[in-house]
Amino acid sequence: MKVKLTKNQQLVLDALTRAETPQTAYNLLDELREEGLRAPPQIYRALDKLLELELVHRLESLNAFVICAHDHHDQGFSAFSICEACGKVSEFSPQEVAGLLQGWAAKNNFVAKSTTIELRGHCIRCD
Amino acid sequence: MKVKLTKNQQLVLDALTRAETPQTAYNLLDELREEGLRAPPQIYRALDKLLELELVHRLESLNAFVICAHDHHDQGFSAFSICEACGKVSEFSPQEVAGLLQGWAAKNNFVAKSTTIELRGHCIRCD
DNA sequence: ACGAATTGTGTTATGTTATTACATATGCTA
DNA sequence: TAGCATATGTAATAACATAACACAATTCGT
Repeated sequence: MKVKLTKNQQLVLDALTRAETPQTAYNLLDELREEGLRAPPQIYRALDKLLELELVHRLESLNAFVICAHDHHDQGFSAFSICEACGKVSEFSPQEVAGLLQGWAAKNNFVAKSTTIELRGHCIRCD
Repeated sequence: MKVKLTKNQQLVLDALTRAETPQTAYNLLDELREEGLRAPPQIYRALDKLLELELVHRLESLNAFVICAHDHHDQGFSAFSICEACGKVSEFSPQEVAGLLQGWAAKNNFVAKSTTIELRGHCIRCD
């Protein structure tokens, strides 16, 4: 399951690893211009691959991307809290929530391929 | 709590009521051109108001809008399943999920102002 | 009924996010 | 080493969203 990343993929992954907060594709493009990246598709293509490998996550409510925080992979399920003041994101893996949503889906004849859970609000430091 | 909608707000609400599937702002603009709407701000302003009144919901993973399905208002919490084949959306209100997420937030010193839950997948008819 | 304040409208322009299309390059594998 | 799949670079464009400004309609207090 080990995969060797290409140069652009590694550049984008590193940029997201350095970032304290979610980055948009255009943030990343600006950040990586000096590394030779010039156009949006270079960023989006790298992001697509990293998303597929689940090394990064997309935050739908921000149109932005974050590095995957930990080894939730087995659980295939992440939720995020997003502080609207400082921008910091926490990733967590609420198994019971997954179960409940799965239960709803089963009852309602829906097959979920992916689930987005994002809490917007304030962390304690920003209250 | 009864509010009289303005002409543009009513036009947008009606268009979303007629729609079987989520509509983007530009879909709505096209739909409502013959009613005299010409520019994006007219749509977005109406949508902002309707969102504030919770008569419509925004689907973050689609950048699109749906009519609010029922009286979840008291519960202040909605989740959505989105069929990627037919586009149909179901809205539901998983109270226990709300409780679990609230519990996580409390433990982690996070104050959630709003929560997005969206399941992407296939409904039974599209399997 | 009046004027002030608030809310909504119409419009142009622009900002932001994402994709299409196509030509070239790189690396794997038979 | 030829062929194929994957990745790259680039320009152009599509799709989603907001800023700014002038004016109109509505609401509210007196």
